[in-house]
Amino acid sequence: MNNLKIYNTQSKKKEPFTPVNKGKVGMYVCGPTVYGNAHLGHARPGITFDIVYRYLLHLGYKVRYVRNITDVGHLVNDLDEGEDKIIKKAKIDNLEPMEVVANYTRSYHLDMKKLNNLDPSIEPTATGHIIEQIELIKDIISKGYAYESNGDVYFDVSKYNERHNYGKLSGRNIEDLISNTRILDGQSSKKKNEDFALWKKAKKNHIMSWPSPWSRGFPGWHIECSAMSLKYLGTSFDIHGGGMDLIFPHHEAEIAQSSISTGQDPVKYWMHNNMITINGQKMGKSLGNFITLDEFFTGQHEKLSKSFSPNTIRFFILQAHYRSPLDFSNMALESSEKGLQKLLRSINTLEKIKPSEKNSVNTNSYKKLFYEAINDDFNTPILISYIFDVVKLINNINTNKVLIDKKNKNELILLMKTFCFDILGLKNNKVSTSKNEYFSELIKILLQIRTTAKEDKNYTLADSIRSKLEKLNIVINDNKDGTDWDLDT
RNA sequence: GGUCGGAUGGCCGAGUGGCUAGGCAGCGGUCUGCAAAACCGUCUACACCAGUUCGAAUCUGGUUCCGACCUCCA
Repeated sequence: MNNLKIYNTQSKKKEPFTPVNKGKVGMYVCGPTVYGNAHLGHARPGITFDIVYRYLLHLGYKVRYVRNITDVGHLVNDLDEGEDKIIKKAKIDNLEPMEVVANYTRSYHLDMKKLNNLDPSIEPTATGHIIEQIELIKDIISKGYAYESNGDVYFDVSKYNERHNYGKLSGRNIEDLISNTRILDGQSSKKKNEDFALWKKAKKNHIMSWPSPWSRGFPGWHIECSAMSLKYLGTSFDIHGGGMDLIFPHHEAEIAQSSISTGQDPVKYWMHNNMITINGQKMGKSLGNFITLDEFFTGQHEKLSKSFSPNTIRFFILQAHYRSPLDFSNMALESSEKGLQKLLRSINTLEKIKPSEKNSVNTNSYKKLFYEAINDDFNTPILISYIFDVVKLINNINTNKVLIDKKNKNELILLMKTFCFDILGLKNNKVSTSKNEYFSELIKILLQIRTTAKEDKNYTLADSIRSKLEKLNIVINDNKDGTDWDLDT
């Protein structure tokens, strides 16, 4: 069953997955910088690595999933005189920096929860690991791969490259980096442009700063992930994930830092999700073309034709492979919404089907296809296409075109629920309400009244009940055996 | 400028040397008091130009266009 293959950014190939330690998986994913509300782009790694996490759990691995919260803030740009983006935001909002951090961390958690992402095992913050970061920087200095300069500390990239390969993840070579790195203005204390900061001295008015052997300041952006992954996952762990935009320089720098400190290549499988685009262009904070998740959920954005549920957003993202770009549009989202409803409805239909003595359904053949799809580098769009084959099958059973026996019916229910709910993490609309007997009984009474009205050919009353229920998102369908109802959201 | 990746039908998106991807939308039917749902049928593809091959949307070369990264970004 476990023939999982994962595409490794470093080798540019799909590789069979075998964990460093048998039966256990360590996974680190780069989380958000909490200085704004999460947008659609943030949903993608959240969901992508939630699928990885869910599937590894499904396969029976003991998984430690670490996702950091970057709450130190980092330089907005080089012209910004060392002011970091959390502080910048704090000034705008007239809040304490940690108030900004707390606020957006909470809102990020809420959005991830709504999208039905499982909580990571550990969610460490950069500010909570300043000591670990300082210790790691000290270690790198002691090994001769970093230097202090005017209170800043920089990683010596060219020295590292003498014995290691700086660029092995991103496919860059150091000569290009040296000639192409943008030349900073004269204020930088870097010796070489390709070097990157491990520690930055804070300006006087810089509120978020900590004492260190070199200056009162704050850690460089890349060091937190090295420090925290080392602490919680050890010197060599299985999966490191994040957005494609982090490959260079962030992850390249991380490999360099960790390799110097531990003497080991830190990560076995590097996984990167592609971007979500809007009109073909990357949705990003800095471009200002983003739509926040909350705006999707409420429909409060000029570019949105309506609101979209977290379940729809999740399904939309899963209908594209995580390594492909995904283009946002209202039409694409609406078609995902309709497809999802069809899918969820069919699972409810399947549960109600009366099995027959005869059977012409081969559940195992679908099971095989489902596993093949997910094992192939988490190919959720292919998996979903197979799921829709089963949806069609279910509807054919329902209209007596195909027969299913009790054994296959139960197996098919289990298969669909396992893949749709446990692995893909979709939510069944009906769960919360159909379990509510009181609510169901009320609906039944209304439908009985409507049936009587229909028998009396009082269609005005019958249609009025139907349309009023529809306004409450309760959709009813007449069929040969009576009337079904569904809660659509 | 450098590095890397794309270009698939009305839209979103898989895939791959020969076998229907799938979803949504459209059109024509069946069913229905009317709807809805469902079912059946149906239409529109692989940027362009060469080449390899029995056969290419899939491989090779070139052209055009687009994107990502090189600076904070998921």
